[in-house]
Amino acid sequence: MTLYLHNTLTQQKEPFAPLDPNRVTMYVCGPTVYNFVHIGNARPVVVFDTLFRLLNRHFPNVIYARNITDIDDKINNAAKENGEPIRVLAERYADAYHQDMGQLNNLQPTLEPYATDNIDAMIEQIQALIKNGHAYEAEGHVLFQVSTDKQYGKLSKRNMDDMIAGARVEVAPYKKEPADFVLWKPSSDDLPGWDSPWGRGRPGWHIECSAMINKHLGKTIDIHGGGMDLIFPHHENEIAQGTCCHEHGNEQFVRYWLHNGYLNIDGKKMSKSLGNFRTVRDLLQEWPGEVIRYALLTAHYRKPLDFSGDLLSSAKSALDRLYGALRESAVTVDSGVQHPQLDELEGYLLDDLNTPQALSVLHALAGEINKTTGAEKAKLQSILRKAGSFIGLLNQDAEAWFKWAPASSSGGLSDDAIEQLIQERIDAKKAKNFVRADAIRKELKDQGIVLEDSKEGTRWTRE
RNA sequence: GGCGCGAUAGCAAAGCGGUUAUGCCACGGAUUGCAAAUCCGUUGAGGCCGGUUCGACUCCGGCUCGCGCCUCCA
Repeated sequence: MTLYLHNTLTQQKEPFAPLDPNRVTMYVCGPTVYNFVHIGNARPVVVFDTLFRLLNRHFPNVIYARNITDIDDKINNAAKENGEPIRVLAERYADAYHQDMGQLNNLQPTLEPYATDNIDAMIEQIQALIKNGHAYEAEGHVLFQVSTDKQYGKLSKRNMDDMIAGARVEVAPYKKEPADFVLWKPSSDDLPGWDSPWGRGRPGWHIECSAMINKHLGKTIDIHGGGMDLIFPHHENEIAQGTCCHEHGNEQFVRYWLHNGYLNIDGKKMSKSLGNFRTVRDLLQEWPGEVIRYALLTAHYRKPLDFSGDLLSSAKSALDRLYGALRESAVTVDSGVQHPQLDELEGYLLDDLNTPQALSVLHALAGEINKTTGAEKAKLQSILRKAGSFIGLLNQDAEAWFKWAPASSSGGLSDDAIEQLIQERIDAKKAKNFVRADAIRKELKDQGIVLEDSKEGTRWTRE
């Protein structure tokens, strides 16, 4: 089976084959750690985590790198406001990021380079760009001269003239040409800075990714991912830096460019600048992380996804159905099990990560599980567990899932109190005191606890 | 102005030139002391106008509406 991926460069689905069949390289733009990430930031993480899982199933050695941007003017500003060192602030939000992404069942990438650990690589790349005639120094800045790169614009499909005509930014006086962008900028004494051939300063935004890719993954990588809003200018500039820094300037920098669509609120892009965002951290107070992940996977990754409370609540209901089929099943994934529907599911994922269709296979399996019993049921349950693991879902105990309580409802009934009432109800039922039994059912229902009687006894779930 | 994306049932969201997507919700039935869960079933679709075709939600053209990038942004 062949993996097909939509490549932004060609705007087509292409069969994927790594440059080196024994080593797949993937780089995804990570967060700038100056704040809690919002749910829109989580989309690419979940999308590329799903791709990482898929690649791991098909290739022996997948190197997945996702950076942490821990030097940036937004960080500087936030640290100044808080009156704390940037490193402290950056570390705090990097930790929070790891926690939040872990809650969404994202695997840790193979490598997680920090910008501040790679300043030397950036300086080296900038020096190479100057040497090759693609960059120049001006007033303590180093700028990339866009006109020297004949392929500039090939990713975002725009040409220089249009860009200059539509430019809405004031052109800095030290720029030779309006489209030139900063590789290095000077730092005043109160700002973080590093010694460089051009004086004490700090890197521009785009250089870290191309420098770290070169250093940690190589001259040419297979896959580079990120949100669509990074296509221009960030990724376009990365291509310019990552190719022009080499002698011939014609090596391919990235072979497959992948971009996920936006997460919208009321039809409009969620973004920090618009202020219409919800942080993952806040959402995790109200919903299990798995619900958030499921919600993000309900739409194809290149399509816009409108985010809402309804989306989460139907994701929750859908997961209830899946976990309902997994009651009394082992949590472990048996990697040896095989089933035609696993192949079907894999086929959908191999087709440019069609997660909505992949989810439909999980539901088909759940339906079959609910119709069978005994060994056949147990087998299908292990198939469903494995299917879930393909996309990072269904990795917890079913009873734990149904008993999950939001952190925001700390005043609710404890598990013990619930069990006690259930016992009281069982006694009442034995005594044929159905009035009392129903009163207890109602009392619990009012607190969001639903009881289910079955041959095996009574179990409960939180709504 | 340049470049790009989208429009599917109450909601969300896929595939597909002719045959049930799927999930949530709603309704009916089975089951249940009552419920819940589950199963069975039902309703309901493809922005508008043309074209191609034996046949189009699916291909082509136009229109309308919505959105995005061109500035920090996933």
